[in-house]
Amino acid sequence: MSARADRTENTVSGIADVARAAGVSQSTASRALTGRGYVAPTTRERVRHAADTLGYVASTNAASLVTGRNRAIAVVVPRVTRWYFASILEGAERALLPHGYDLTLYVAEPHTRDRETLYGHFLARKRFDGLIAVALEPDDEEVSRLVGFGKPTVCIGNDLEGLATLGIDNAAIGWMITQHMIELGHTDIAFLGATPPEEAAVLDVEDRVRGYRDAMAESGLASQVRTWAASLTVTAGYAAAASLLADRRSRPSAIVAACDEVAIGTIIAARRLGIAVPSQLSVIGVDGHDYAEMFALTTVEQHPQQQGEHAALAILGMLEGGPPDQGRTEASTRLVVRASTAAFTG
Amino acid sequence: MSARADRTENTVSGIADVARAAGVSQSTASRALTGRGYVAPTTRERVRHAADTLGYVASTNAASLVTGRNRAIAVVVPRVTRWYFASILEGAERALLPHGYDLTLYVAEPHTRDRETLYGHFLARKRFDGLIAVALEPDDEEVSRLVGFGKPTVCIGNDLEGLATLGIDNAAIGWMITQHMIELGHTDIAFLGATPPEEAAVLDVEDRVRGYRDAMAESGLASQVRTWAASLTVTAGYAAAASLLADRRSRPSAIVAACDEVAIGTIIAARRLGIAVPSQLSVIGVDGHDYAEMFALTTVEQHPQQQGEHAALAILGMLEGGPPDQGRTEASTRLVVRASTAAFTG
DNA sequence: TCCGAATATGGAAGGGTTTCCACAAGGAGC
DNA sequence: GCTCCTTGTGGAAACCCTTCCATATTCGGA
Repeated sequence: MSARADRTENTVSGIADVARAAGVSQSTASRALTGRGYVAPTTRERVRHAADTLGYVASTNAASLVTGRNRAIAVVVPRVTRWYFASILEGAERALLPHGYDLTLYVAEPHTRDRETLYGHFLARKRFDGLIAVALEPDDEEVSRLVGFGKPTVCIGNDLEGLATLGIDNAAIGWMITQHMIELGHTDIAFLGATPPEEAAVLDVEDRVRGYRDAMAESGLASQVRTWAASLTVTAGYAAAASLLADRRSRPSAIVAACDEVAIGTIIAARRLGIAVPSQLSVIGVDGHDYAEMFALTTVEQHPQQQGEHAALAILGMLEGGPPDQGRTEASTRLVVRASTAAFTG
Repeated sequence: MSARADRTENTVSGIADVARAAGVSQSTASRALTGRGYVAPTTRERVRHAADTLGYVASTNAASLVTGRNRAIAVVVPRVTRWYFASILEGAERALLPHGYDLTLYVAEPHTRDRETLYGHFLARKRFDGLIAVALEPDDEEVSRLVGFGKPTVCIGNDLEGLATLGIDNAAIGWMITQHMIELGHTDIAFLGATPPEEAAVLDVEDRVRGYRDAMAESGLASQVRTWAASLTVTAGYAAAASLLADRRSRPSAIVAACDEVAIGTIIAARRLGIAVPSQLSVIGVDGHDYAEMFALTTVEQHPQQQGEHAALAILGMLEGGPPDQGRTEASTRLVVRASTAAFTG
């Protein structure tokens, strides 16, 4: 594109060099390049040209030091290898890139030593202008620390007191997908994907379980409530489903999965066991996973990529001086009925 | 843990405050906290205590301005939602966290506008001390730009002139997995997952195709060579396999997949079409995907998480003053034979 | 014609660290 | 007893930018 810096110079040029080359003062050069304050159009052009010619790039450190802005957003996720988190990340990145903001990634499961390091060391450096915290567990100290940073923060997933949150109503969705099964005539409906005892509770899941219980109770099926534990992965769902479905007599006719990964694992397990989906077993999930269509999975889509994008834009908005945006934003969801659920047939 | 800053003070304390509180000069305080230079043990302790009490955290911007170090590693990936990339990311993060380095994430497909922005704007700011570039396509300009940053750089995936690279020998692996099929007696072996015409070539895949062709030719099967296009996802593999396998007469007896996602898509498609794996169709992949075991997939594991970790540690090593580490490092791989491949039976 | 506001520019003060340099004191080696 | 090296500390420069303040010019309106 434009002329590159002369690589033969071993000294990187600073704004003083640009100013000299353009025949203006340092302050004018700065104004011309940052776009703040009055600068004559011709001067601005001259400075820009000089900067281009010299290959000048402002030192973000120096700039940040005086402006207090870092042009970076921190994103905290428990993991990256789950589709949901990866999608949020992609969405956030997509929103940040055109605005010139870096995305600083922190990966740490809640309630771990890494998490502690994260707060005590990384976030304490405050090298970010805003923060997106995904799937935060409601730990009072954690929240007060986040608030203490005094930076625009958006949580995706759980609803936390005092922080702006973006997410779905998990209890309502747990209720909805259970109700879907009930309306299809199922009564023997198991919930698969409750938090295993050795893992820390995931609030999203707990809420979905609650919705499941409520729906069952409302239809007089409280006694049929059965929850099976599984981590939120395809492989864990597969293993759990395999054991749940192994005994023909105790086999449920419908499975409400904690998320699509678990639902997909369930479908794979069912196929392997020779159990036809949906004629012998109905399966429903939550998320709108990339693979859902391939498995003809009935699910509630929640577009995590859009959520990531939305959260990032919300933060950028606050940084531009918008209102603090406390409170909760409901992300859009949509029940997509495919061929993994069908009416109960004796 | 230690005493927190008194939140009632609205002024964030600087090193001058710490020095005053500890009764030493600023320079001594700095030396005590950074660990560089001579400081009496008792003095160091006093300064540390003062810093702790005041909740002092050094401004990274100011520090970076003078040291030229940013304590951040940039990672460039084409996407996050593929298991391979996500795993690398997790591995890199795991290595960086205990060393106090930030991981700045950039997501941009090669040969896109975003990629251009990435180089022209983000990386040009040089806010990173080292760079991990994943699945870089061998574009001369891109390479020279990377080199031009003058920062320790490690490429994961492709072998690029003049840059340290970490990866596997894709041609050899393409050859190996094809040979595995040949040794099982297969002759009608198709390669699934070649780059679709509308997409930019992925060098990794091209190399695997080459290995496939070579192995076929060496066994006198050159005339049987068949490559089918598919993006490197489960869904794309599924769709491509569905069309490849649809016609009973032209159906191959073995499929060499470009990666595990494609292989898994193939297995799912085969099941749906009622084609038994491996008795009627053998399938092999590359990667060692999390789901491989569940699908009993024969594959060549390549441990991307370890690669990410390794790349990060290599960069940290260079930053500590180690040798520049040009050249190529071969990542470990292992052929894992499971039940998706079997001897050809008429 | 005069005055205030808007435009345009330069000088210099920060911003918060690290590090260079100078200096002092104590111990080892002769 | 003298020198040299190691240890310990403080003062001040340097890092590179943005912005405040002051000054100069131009322009529109009364």
